[in-house]
Amino acid sequence: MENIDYARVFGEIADLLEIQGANPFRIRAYRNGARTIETLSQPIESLLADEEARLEDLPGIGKDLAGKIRELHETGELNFLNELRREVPASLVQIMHIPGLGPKRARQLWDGLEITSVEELEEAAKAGALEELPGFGPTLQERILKGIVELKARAGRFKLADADIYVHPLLEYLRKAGGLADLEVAGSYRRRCETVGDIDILATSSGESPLMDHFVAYRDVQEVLAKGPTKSSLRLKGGLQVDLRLVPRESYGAAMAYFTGSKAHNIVIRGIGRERGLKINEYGVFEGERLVCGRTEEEVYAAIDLPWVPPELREDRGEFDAARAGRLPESLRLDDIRGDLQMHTTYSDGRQSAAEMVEACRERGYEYMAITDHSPSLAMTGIKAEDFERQYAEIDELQEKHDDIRILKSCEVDILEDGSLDLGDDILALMDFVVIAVHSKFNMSRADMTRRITGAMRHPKVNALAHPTGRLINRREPYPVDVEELVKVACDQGLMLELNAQPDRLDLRDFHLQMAREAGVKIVISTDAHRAAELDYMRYGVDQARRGWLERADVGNTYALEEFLKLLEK
DNA sequence: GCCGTTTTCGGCCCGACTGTTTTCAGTCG
Repeated sequence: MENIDYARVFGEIADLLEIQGANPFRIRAYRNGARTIETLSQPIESLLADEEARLEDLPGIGKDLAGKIRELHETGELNFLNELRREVPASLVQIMHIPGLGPKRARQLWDGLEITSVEELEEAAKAGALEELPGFGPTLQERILKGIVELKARAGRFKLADADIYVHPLLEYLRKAGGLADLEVAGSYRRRCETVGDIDILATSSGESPLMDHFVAYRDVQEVLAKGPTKSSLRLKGGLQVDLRLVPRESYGAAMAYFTGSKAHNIVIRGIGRERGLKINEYGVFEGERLVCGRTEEEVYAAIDLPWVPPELREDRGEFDAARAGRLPESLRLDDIRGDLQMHTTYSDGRQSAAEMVEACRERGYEYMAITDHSPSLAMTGIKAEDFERQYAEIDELQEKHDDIRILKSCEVDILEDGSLDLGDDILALMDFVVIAVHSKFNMSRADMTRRITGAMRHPKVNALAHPTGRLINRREPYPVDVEELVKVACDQGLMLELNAQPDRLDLRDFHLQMAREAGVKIVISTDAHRAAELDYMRYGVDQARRGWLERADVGNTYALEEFLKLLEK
């Protein structure tokens, strides 16, 4: 079982307990446990195998949860969960995913109308049967019907880059409202999470502002979900929900901290405040009734003797210890990046020529780049074996013309089913930089896939492993692979692991990056651009790297050309 | 259910908005 499987079990237990009306703190304990496991930088399985390691040392995992983890590990199931499922229909959990319905109303639907599934709920709502229940009016019934339609239509959360498409024009529009002092996005968007559930925008005004009226009059509004003087919510036509809050100027920092989250980070902040007799909320830091500070985030952190924490690190994944010790990572910046090491041209499935890609990289001020067309085994897509000579001659010509950028001869070499490479040593010998990746046969066992990839990694010519888990956000799960083992082999072989910056890949994930950093494995952030404009995906890679605690020295393509080339020596 | 340099018991973040009802419970973040 993967960490995520353990986390899902605890999440389901929490949901079912919630419907039962169990002690809220007991429910939270399961959610905390799920979160700890999900974001662990190593597999639970390896902890279980380690004599030294104690599950109980993990935050939020006590004797009970540790016991349940062991039971799951040993038997593949959990008695407690099976019992719960006998008591509460598991399909009720789906009902809670409909906006407006929580555990209490789910329970009401079950008790009052024997509704246990979304389908039954839809039927009952269409028949107007929900109004029989106390607290269920016609508005709520309508909302539920709409929610069901949306639940079916909307597959998961918005990718960060997709959200960006909506956020920039909206901000531009909101700035025209007049009377505004500040306007910024908070929430998971500001933390640069790979996906966002909604957009939280924060504003302050210097006096009367027509902001809320202006907001709900936006051209792309599909539905106004709520409108008040300090908080309004709407859904945009693309389906993205946007919350806007107006706070007093003196509370801006406190509100920014509060609405940036994460929730887990905020709970710790408030806890530290409470220890010092301070109440910290979205309006400021208070001593009794007296406002101590709150104008800036720095003030809020300073009130509890911490340095300002970059939003990308606010996940309660060690940032508090690091902050106290003065060891917060120095966040990577986009302009630290000196080269892009995965991109495609018309030789394979790219849309633009090598000359155009070189020009685009020069425009971005890069010192070096690698042209990495797919290898021949990708039928219809890969570069033809006989074309290597021609492409590399073309690169030589381009190199002649430009002395301000080094063009590395390369290839994204396919890892075949048996772990061998798609190209022979004669062609590999022509390359300055060799990237390998899996593109087919995803349905192998975890052990076989890990063996396949690590086998390829051991080839002496290989420099980097691209998109190591193969996942596509919201579309495809990662293929089963032991990332910890990949990190280990990368370390042994002096290989770099790629952080693929395509917005639907972002592969490796943030906690994998932390794992690699701790092992001393260098990461290379590459856009995998298939056209020049996609070179700008680099910013999403840098965002993800920041979430993974990477500093400049951890990232291969922040090194100057000569140092970078030295990293390739084995 | 977890946690602990005030505690092994008694805490555990808390305010805004909605729909419903008539003073507030439920949901959400």
